[in-house]
Amino acid sequence: MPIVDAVADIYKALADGTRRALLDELVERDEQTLFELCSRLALKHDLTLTRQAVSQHLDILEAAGLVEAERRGRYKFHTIDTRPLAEIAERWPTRKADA
Amino acid sequence: MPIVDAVADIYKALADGTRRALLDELVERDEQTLFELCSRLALKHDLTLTRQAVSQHLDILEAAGLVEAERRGRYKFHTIDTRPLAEIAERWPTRKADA
DNA sequence: TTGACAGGCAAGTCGATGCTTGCCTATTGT
DNA sequence: ACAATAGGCAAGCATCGACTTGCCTGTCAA
Repeated sequence: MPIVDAVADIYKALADGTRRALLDELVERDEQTLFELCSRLALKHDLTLTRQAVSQHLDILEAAGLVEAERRGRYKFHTIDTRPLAEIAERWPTRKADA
Repeated sequence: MPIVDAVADIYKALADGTRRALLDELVERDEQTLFELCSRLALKHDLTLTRQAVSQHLDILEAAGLVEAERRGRYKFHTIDTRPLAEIAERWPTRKADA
């Protein structure tokens, strides 16, 4: 996958509110499973999605390089990687509209 | 418009490659008109869109607070405002996946 | 071994979104 | 005044994206 597409994936990944909520949860605690993240979305964010929907979101986050997943036995643990986000801040240097 | 929705608009605005290219152009030079931006997209980014399409993108960027527009006579000048982007970097503090 | 649990795959639905087309308004210069 | 220029509005289309439903695979414990 070309770099350009990978970068585009980061922005698309952040475009969805549910995925941003997932990143919020993963920043609070690493190594969470799909079921853990499902229940946390429901409890703390009032997002009642099916397990598959959350799984698809995690796939997108993983493709964008924002989440790493590791399977251990029956469980799959998800961890956030915030490094790709630095590119966003650096792309458009600070420039204020007025003054 | 609630703050939450405004923040969501920032991410949605960045999700489109054409809009990111527009921000790239505006970071290089402020106070550009719709026609200027159209030709620059075509020349430098190989994006041949109609004037209306670019105008719609600028509307979205403006709604997200990333672009300010000022009408002077026959022309409308567009200026980038990078301040909303700071929120993105601050939302998910640095946390590396390994080590 | 077998049932329960964690997760994966794939198709289908439906609303959101990017873009075009056609026409209209406003400002400027001759 | 009127033609040319810069921009705006709105409807229509076609693709994309989020979500669900139904079923399958793999792992662990009793």
